[in-house]
Amino acid sequence: MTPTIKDVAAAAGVSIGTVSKVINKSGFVSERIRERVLLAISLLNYKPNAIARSLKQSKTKLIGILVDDISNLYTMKIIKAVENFAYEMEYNLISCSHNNQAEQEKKALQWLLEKRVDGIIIMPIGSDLDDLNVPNIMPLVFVETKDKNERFDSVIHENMHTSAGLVEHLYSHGHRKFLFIHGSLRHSAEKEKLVGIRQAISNLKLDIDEQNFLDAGTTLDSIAASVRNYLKHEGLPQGIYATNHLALAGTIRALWDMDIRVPDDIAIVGFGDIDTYGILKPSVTVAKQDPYEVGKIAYETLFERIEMDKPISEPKEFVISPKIILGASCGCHPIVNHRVPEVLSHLINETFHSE
Amino acid sequence: MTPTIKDVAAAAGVSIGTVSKVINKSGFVSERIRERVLLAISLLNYKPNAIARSLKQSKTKLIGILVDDISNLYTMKIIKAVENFAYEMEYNLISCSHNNQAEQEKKALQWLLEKRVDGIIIMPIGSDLDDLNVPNIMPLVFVETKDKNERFDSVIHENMHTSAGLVEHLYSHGHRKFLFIHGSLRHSAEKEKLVGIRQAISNLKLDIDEQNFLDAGTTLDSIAASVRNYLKHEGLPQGIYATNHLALAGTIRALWDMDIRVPDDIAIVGFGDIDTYGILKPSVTVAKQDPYEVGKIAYETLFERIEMDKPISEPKEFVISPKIILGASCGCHPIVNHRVPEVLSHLINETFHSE
DNA sequence: CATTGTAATGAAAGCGCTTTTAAATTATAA
DNA sequence: TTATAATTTAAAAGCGCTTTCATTACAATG
Repeated sequence: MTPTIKDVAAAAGVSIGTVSKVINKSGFVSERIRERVLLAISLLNYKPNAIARSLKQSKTKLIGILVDDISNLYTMKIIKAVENFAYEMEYNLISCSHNNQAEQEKKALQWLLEKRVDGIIIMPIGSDLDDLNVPNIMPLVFVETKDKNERFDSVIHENMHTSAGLVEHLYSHGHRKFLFIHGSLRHSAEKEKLVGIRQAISNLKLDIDEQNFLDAGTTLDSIAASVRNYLKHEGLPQGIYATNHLALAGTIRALWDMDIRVPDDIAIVGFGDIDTYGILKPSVTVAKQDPYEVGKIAYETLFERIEMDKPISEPKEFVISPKIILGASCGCHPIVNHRVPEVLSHLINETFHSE
Repeated sequence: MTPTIKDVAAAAGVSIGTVSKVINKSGFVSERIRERVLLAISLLNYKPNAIARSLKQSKTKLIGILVDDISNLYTMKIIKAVENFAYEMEYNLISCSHNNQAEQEKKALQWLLEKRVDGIIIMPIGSDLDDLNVPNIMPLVFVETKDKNERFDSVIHENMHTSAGLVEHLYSHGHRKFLFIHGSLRHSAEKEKLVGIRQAISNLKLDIDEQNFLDAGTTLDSIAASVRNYLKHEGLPQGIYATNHLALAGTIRALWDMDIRVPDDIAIVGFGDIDTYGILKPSVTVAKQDPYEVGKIAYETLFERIEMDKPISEPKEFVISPKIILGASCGCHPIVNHRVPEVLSHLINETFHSE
């Protein structure tokens, strides 16, 4: 049905080896023959079968990207960045969401391996990948979470100090009673952020207990619902700190739903993407995570591994230090004369202006 | 390096044909042998090579989805829907953005064809696909735009009457001077919407000329910039009608930037996704486009074509009639006693409540 | 003229699998 | 025991390509 290299060879009156050489611009082919082959190709509307080529070459020009949920805005921007770079290198992306379900993650990973993708970028569900039997030779980079077993590269953010910084930011605006909304503690990132929070609590001698921590779920809706529910029963804290993009979005949504005004009624800070939260009014103070940068580094790291074509000897860990971008979500003026903790003053390097 | 079926066969002391039968649960294999083979598979951590299988079977279990931009919220939701259904059927998605560039679209499509995907879902840039030489046998469905050449299936919205309905909605709230923000007229959908607008203008005897139409671009930022620029120079109309999701988002962004209040200063309506615009305050009156539904129909149509495995004889065209969901973005009360045009009363079947 | 070198082409193997066909084994009946 | 059938396994072809290696054609050289 679809023409093969054989048909082209027959039409051009040459051997299939010669056609292959024309297509791949390899070896010696005289100009006269080359043109005849090219003509036959366009006449037959021949498209080389990448499957056959992949089988022969053991390269698929395919990158698998396995994430929590492509409809998560932050995640999607990472994918978009990877896609941009992959396009340049003529790679295509197989993208899968695991929707925070271990079973889906396992299945998707299995499919990617069977499809012999050249590399994998993974934002895992949190369980380690040991039982998934990913071979060491597979180029693979973790994103936003560390590899527990330290077998593979990862690109992550500095979480602990940044997290402490956000607490101190709230503190510096005079707030004392907080609610912390975080994600699943299976993720190394979330655990680190909590460590930072507890450190700050201890340093600042805050009166905060376990009741002020809320694991709100994995979807925007469930988070918003949890927050609404919490606020309804526990009343308003002075400040909310949402430890990740989704938690922050869910929190804002909940406040919106409940007509709670920021910063008049409550202060909020969080980790997130400035393009999303910077344009809000009032703009939200965030530890800025740039998904484009994450995608770029992830792609570059992966690409290098693919090119190297040998097992990972030394897994690399890229740590991006987020800057705290001041918004107006904590009230306009920090308490004057308040000691700004050292760590905080380092983090605040940049202020976001909405055009 | 990676174990092959041969290694498994050797380890289990059987032929590769037998191993294949075990993997595919086909033919007769005695229980004793089956267990031996299964053991060898897990011992070797063998993963069948989908490439080799694809070559043999001429099926890849891969669906290509070529869209304007995966980071477009509306588009992304379509992808998400397709992904959900594809997962059930054990298909993977190769997703590509063409970013509204003809060259990228062509290249991506070429890659998908070479990779022998089992089917393609495409939201084209608007140029017709004639010169892309997609073979008729390829299962392919257009989304949000018609196939000019009527070779392939498509799932689209009813645009003309719905569009007229939105104009009439603005009219019924007492507004007379409008700005129409639309996308590229290469898209059949956009053209149809403009036809509807002109019909309504003529029916309602509105005094509106070409200056009130704005082709604002293809990215959120460019649209927002165009709108800001227009409003700065031309002043405020009474109502803005943005003909698609992106135009609506850009418009809202621009109004936000300029501190123009809705509906106090201006009324807005548009085509869009209720999940996005329904939660805004004030909620925006939209002709509701449900990306999940679009994705579902697109996938089902495609899947049927893939299963049928024969050339398209009768291309189908699925037309979804959007309902106009009333928000508060045009002012609360339509002018009483105003004749509600027939078409409008049909469209308004549903009202959106935010929980 | 024979020899060597160079450029261009073709023949053939093989990538890892599925699937058809043939062969081997076992069970059943004569 | 032998013939026949039923069941199970092995052998081999081939999917469409790349790539190595051998071959051919031709010009240049001694």
